[in-house]
Amino acid sequence: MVLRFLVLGLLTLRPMTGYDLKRAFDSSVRHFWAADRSQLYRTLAAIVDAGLAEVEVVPQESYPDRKVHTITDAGRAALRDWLGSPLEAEDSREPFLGRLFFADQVDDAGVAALLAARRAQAEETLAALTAEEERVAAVLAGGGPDADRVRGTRGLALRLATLRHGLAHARTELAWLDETEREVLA
Amino acid sequence: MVLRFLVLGLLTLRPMTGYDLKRAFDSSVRHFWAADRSQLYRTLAAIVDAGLAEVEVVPQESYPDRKVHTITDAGRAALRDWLGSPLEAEDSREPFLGRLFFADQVDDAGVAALLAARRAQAEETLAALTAEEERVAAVLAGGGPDADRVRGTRGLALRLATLRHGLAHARTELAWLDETEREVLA
DNA sequence: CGCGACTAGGTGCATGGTCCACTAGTCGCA
DNA sequence: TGCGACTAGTGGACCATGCACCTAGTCGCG
Repeated sequence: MVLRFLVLGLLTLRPMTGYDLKRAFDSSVRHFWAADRSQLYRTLAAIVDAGLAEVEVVPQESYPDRKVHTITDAGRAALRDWLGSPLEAEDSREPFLGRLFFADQVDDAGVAALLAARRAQAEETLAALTAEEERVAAVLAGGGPDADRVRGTRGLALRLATLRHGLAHARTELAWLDETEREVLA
Repeated sequence: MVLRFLVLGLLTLRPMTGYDLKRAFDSSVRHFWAADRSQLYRTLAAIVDAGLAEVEVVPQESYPDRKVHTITDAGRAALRDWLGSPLEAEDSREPFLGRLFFADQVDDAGVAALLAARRAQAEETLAALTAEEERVAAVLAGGGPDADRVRGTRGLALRLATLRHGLAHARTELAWLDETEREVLA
């Protein structure tokens, strides 16, 4: 369900092919939602079936035809409806906590390795989000040739807010790791 | 995949029926993983098929037979293997951030409602985790008739660590909401 | 006496998501 | 000359999840 609306949201920025969409997806919403190509192509097809977007086939020499998807008024209405609907309950699924919970089955070195792996993950996402934040901040300040500069200041502020969300949680994760290492690796 | 090992982990505490498992699950790992009854029964069956647990049917008068599942040595080995295997990458899926990202499609009141709904969610999880933390702390101190007191002090420390994880992130979420409301609802 | 909750164990189906491979041509690098 | 990466779109298998439904007896409340 959610993926449908994320795709609709991206189509409000500009018309896209499945291929375009994949790149736009990965460079914007990827930090809070993941999807592979086949899923995006299928979702686009479903959106067209539902009349929320229209396709125009643009032939190309020496490359496959481009199927350019443009959002319809019905699509924009569906997106706004979703934005106004009650927020779905989140059921978090964290494999890492699952491991930690049962980590008394392995020795101290095993627990230490688990926490270290988690720390590496958290540091990686912190770095990735910091880089993306700088990119977005640059667009806000200068306005380079970024395809997403179509969005207004308010849109950018919201985008920054989702990035700050990830950053705040990554930092919390690292702080929690510090505390947990002190406590369980006595 | 992960669910398989969570179930194996719970079976290390004591032998269980599907019904027992559901209650143990909900009162321990539920805050970082969700599963319904049908899933747990199916997972138990798969575990038995793989030789990681054995079933003993215990007839009862006036109630359906109990199918008591006991973990095997192979099961314990599989669990330890998983705990030692490389940590899976987490692909977070947060519908809320998806909405926020595209919230420039609705007016300020809509954005405010979205943030308020999220705040309510975060406060709810904070309250739930606080309550559970107190319960676990009581077990650690006194040791009432809790079925999970089978686990040693180290097990309880790890369990508390997963709870503190949730608490830390819930507090971060509230702080982020404060900041975000200030910034986007100017 | 009926209703709902609890104990106990499931089945079936639809949707959603992941993985892998395939077609098919272009371009650049070594 | 071959290898890999890029552009563009598809097909199929499989796994996981969620929801509804079913059997069937017990017990307590009103």
